[in-house]
Amino acid sequence: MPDGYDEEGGVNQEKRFAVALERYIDSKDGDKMNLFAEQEAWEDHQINKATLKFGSKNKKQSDDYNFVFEDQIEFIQEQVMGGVDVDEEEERERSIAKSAHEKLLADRKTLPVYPYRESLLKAVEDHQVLIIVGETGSGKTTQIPQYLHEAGYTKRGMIGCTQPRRVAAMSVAARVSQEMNVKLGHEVGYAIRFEDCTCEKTVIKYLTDGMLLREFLGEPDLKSYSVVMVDEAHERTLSTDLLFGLLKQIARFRPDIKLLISSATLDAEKFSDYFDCAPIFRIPGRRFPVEINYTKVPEADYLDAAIVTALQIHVNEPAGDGDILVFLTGQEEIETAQEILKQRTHGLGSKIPELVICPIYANLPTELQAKVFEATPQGARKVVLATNIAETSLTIDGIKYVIDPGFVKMNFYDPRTGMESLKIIPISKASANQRAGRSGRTGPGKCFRLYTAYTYYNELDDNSVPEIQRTNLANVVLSLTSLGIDDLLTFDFMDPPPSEAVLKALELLFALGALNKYGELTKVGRKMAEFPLDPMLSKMIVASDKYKCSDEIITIAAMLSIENSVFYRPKNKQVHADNARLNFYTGNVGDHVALLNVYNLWKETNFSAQWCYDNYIQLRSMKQGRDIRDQLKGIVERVEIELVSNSGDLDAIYKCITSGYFSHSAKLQKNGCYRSVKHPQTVYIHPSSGLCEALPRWVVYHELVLTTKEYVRQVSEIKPEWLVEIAPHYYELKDVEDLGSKKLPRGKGRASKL
DNA sequence: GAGCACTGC
Repeated sequence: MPDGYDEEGGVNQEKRFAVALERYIDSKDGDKMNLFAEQEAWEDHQINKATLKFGSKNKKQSDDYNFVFEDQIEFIQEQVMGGVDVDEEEERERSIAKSAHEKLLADRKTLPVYPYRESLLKAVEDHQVLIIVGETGSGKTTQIPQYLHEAGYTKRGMIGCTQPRRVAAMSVAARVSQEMNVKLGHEVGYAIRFEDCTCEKTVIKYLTDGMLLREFLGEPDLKSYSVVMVDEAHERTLSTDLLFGLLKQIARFRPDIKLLISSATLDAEKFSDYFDCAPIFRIPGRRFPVEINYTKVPEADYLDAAIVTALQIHVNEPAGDGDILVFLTGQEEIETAQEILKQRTHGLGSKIPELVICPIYANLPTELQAKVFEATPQGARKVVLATNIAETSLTIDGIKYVIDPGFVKMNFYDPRTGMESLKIIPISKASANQRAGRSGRTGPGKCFRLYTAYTYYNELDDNSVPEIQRTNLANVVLSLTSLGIDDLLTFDFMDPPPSEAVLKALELLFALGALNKYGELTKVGRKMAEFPLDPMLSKMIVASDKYKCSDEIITIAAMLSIENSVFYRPKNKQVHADNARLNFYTGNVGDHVALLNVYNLWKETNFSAQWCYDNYIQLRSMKQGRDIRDQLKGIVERVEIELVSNSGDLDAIYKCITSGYFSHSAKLQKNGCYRSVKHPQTVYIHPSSGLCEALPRWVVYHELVLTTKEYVRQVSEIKPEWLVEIAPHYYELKDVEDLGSKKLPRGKGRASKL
């Protein structure tokens, strides 16, 4: 293994990156960089974009110090978001505590929630459901479960506390286990996907909301819990929204269970109304006041306005008094902003203090994300260019100024077309306040909103559209049905999803054979519900029992579930990367089998990292695929699907895929585009597909996304007669009648290997 | 010949 390299990351990571960086710099001179060094240094093309701009000499000579002042944006200070001061006496008390554990215990008493301990316990005793409004820093997440434990609630069952994110569940559990002086995983534990850190002794359990939802499926009355606390409920994830409905329902026949719903101020009344006027218990937070500024007039170009504002803050406010956080919508915007900021500050030279630019977004490699958390050098100022990741998922210390252009990129699903698309839309008031609050964590903050006060008050929605109203519901409907909820159109959702989306999901589940004509779960549906996958993928796996190729199919299902592409394609090595990728397509196979080949070849090398580098494959994605595959393998055994391999019979594999994806069939048209068979719509094969040039006559596809065109991604060729054979309830012979190849483009539409 | 908000099971 090359020096400085550590497969599992961790201790060697820093060294490893330094080594790679050196090689990268060397290669810039000699242009004889080997692939390994390249991938180490890049991991993907974003690394280059993010930090390495050697030799970029594009200084803007004309820009000088005055520039910043010429282009000023006028702000109006409108309001101050109140804060609660930190009690210095308590701080002192805490610091003189003796042992580490004593200090922890003293710490507990300084939290804003502590004075409310008795009244809170009384409220829980008197009411089955309680809405808790606890601002950030109140200590609610760590303390309330402990108070309830101390009061004896754990004698009747566990206290479960849900979190929207895995890291939160893990770190909060770790903290509480320290405070209680117990080993993590014993009395205090956590459960997240792929990792159950609990045992029979566990009485306080932190878990992701999605995990509790899974537990519901196995234990519909949650009898092992005496208390469930849904934390960060205002985030309205798909899972919390489902938990609301389910918890509200079990509260009726389980008078002994206590529910705590913890939410932010803005929508506490809404939560209370939903839970039959449950009382609202308010706990102050520990946040500093934030000054809110709006622009005088609307800004047409928010990216430019954000950059100008950042520079304005930088030169007008004393250096070293706090860093700047700018909210942008995506990677490309962040890269552009970074480039412009670099040019302009370069132009100002030594006239201004140093400005350290830190991009951060989810797809940025972890070692580069770490840069955001490094201390700002003396006399310099940091400007963090972030996506929405900085709104909730991570907290950066030292931020005093927030610049909020007021936009976010959000995914929407159109149930009518079955198409997904990412749209840039204005944020909500709740989101704007959350962003502003990011500036008041370590001291008084200032927020600059790049929109007018009028816009804030009159044009922004109070809250964002909850996820449940803008997503494909196929999996939700299957899960709820398996919990015995048969009438989803009247189910008590806090915000019901569009009925069109529910009907579309029911229609699909019926077509897949998961539901019968009475809307009841079938044997097939029951098996499908066990898989944490989209129902079309689950069906594909269930069908693999019949075609005797479950081993291959769970690999394909796992590979299709990976978040990012497994194919690594750095910008300056695209030709090499594309050539390497072709190896996985030998035999003119589709994208599904290509993914299968990638996994199997990797497995043959005993999951070698070097192999990934040699073949332009992203190691991290592959590891994720392996984890998912292992989980699917366990479920396949549990639902008694025989795990068998039949790698020689590709038709069996394609038929399995068709069993899940027959509704995603498309037929080649004269002009090289495709038309979906049942709901006529013109689509195109995505250029990243191995079949985008072969253009087979009939295909099934995994997903349909709207970007610059209506693209289908992950495509395989099928025989049209399979559609009638596999889904006779869905297709008639006339649907798949072939008009012959004469009308097709020359050389295209051949039934390649079939 | 193209585009990557953010989570989660």
